[in-house]
Amino acid sequence: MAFEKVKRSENYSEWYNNLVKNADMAEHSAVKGCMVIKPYGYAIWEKMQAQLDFMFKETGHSNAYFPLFVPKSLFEKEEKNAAGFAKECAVVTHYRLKSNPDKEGSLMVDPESKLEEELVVRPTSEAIIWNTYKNWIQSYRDLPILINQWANVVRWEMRTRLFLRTAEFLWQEGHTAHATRDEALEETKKMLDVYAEFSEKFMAIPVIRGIKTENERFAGADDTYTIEGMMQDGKALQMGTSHFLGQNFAKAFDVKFQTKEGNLEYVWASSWGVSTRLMGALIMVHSDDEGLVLPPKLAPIHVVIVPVYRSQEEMLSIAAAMKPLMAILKSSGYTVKLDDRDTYKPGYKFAEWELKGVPVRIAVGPRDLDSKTAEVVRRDTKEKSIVPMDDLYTHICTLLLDIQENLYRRAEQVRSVKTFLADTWDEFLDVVNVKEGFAMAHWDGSAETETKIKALSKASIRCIPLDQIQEEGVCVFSGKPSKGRVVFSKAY
RNA sequence: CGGGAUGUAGCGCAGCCCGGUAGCGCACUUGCAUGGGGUGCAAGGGGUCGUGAGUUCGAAUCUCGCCAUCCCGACCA
Repeated sequence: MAFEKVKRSENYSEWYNNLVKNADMAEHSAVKGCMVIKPYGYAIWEKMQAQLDFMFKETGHSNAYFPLFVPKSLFEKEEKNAAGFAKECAVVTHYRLKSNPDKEGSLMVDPESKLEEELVVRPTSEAIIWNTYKNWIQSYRDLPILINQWANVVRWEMRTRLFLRTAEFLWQEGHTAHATRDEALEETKKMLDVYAEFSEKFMAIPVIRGIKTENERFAGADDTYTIEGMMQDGKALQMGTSHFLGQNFAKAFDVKFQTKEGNLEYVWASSWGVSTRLMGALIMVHSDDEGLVLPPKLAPIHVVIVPVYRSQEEMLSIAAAMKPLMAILKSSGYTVKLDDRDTYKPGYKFAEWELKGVPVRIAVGPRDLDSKTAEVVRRDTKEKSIVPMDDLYTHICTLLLDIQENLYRRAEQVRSVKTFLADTWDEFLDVVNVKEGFAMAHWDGSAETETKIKALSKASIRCIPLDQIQEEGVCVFSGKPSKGRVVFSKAY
């Protein structure tokens, strides 16, 4: 293998594309706008899934599965939601092919097989789910319903990028039903916190929790909560959203329940999701010119051992010397790989495992066997150290914890260096276009101003932070009064 | 969906302007040496030049259509 190297500082998006391909995570497929997630990339996604799934279960949710297809009549019931997605829906109109009489060996859509009602390929599942919940809910005793589904969805995007935006992507969508407004709102916020905790503790990416403005909000929601992360190039990435749906879907699908007092009321709802887009965040926040850098908590392989040897006997004695370490690491829950491929040289292996982001690498050769040591290299700082064999286990355990923390600190540092207060329009443009980062600026609260700012600067309001400091100020664009700063940035 | 660019071996590219039946580097196969940061030497295998039509005695090369990818916009998780 030879890898084309692109420097992060020279062309960020080319660096990203290159990395995704070279680290063997994903590639473009024969289907326009759709990607193939390769085993190594999928292994990382599975790590994310496993942790998120655990956290959803811990907060009382169960998994279920709803159909890929949504009858158009159901889809259009919640008008705002349907209108929001209308432009990017794939639609199934026929159910059969037949051989083409005009061209041998080719197939054509059988015009006889036209569907009575078109089926929309789900861009999200609120419609089919709420149509189902209607049958499940009669009484307050049936509530709450706390369901999550792992699924694929399709949004027909014009311009795609591996993991960040593809026509089909994998995600999870939680859909909950509650008896009261407060409970639904509490659920919405709780799941936002789950996402934030996942991002910070597992992905090692600091996020800003906030509320979306009306312009940026999910079409069917009363409020959209978001976690926003900053990539190394200073752009924002929306990493997860949690929607307070009010009674919008309950009303659209006529989902009512009888209260203790015997009254009929519409139920309250939330929905929340994160997608394979998180893979993009993971790559863009931590990686460097050598390749991927993975936080230990999401790395499919924690430790790789590269033997350095001349003869097969040397190789076997190294493997034997490493056996106890591998066993004890494995029993502690770490994945260890001994790279015993005889067809590649050590230097090549070093480069390859760096490219794949394995957090810790151990190199062991004859000299180490003599001195009872090993060379340990951490991926995040590339720092090397010689460690006595007897100390390897504790050293590696400590190192993995330290790498996890260091990645978070480093990401936080990048974000803080690229976050600026902007009080005038000139300062604002400077932050957004020249310094390339987050602009904390006052905004008058109107959609018109937000739209104008976006048109002129290409920066949008990422969110109104939940921990927004109340302070008097004037809007950076209109000069009208404002009570707090919001986060502006260019975004993915 | 608009503007620009590209499509030649698994990957990266040259050849195209000036038509004459395809080449380089890496990867791959085999052998020998080598092995503590992307091994060296030697010998091999692999391509309907994105696709369809047109011009021509002859097309990777010229013309048109289509498809795909990338970059820049609009839209979006």
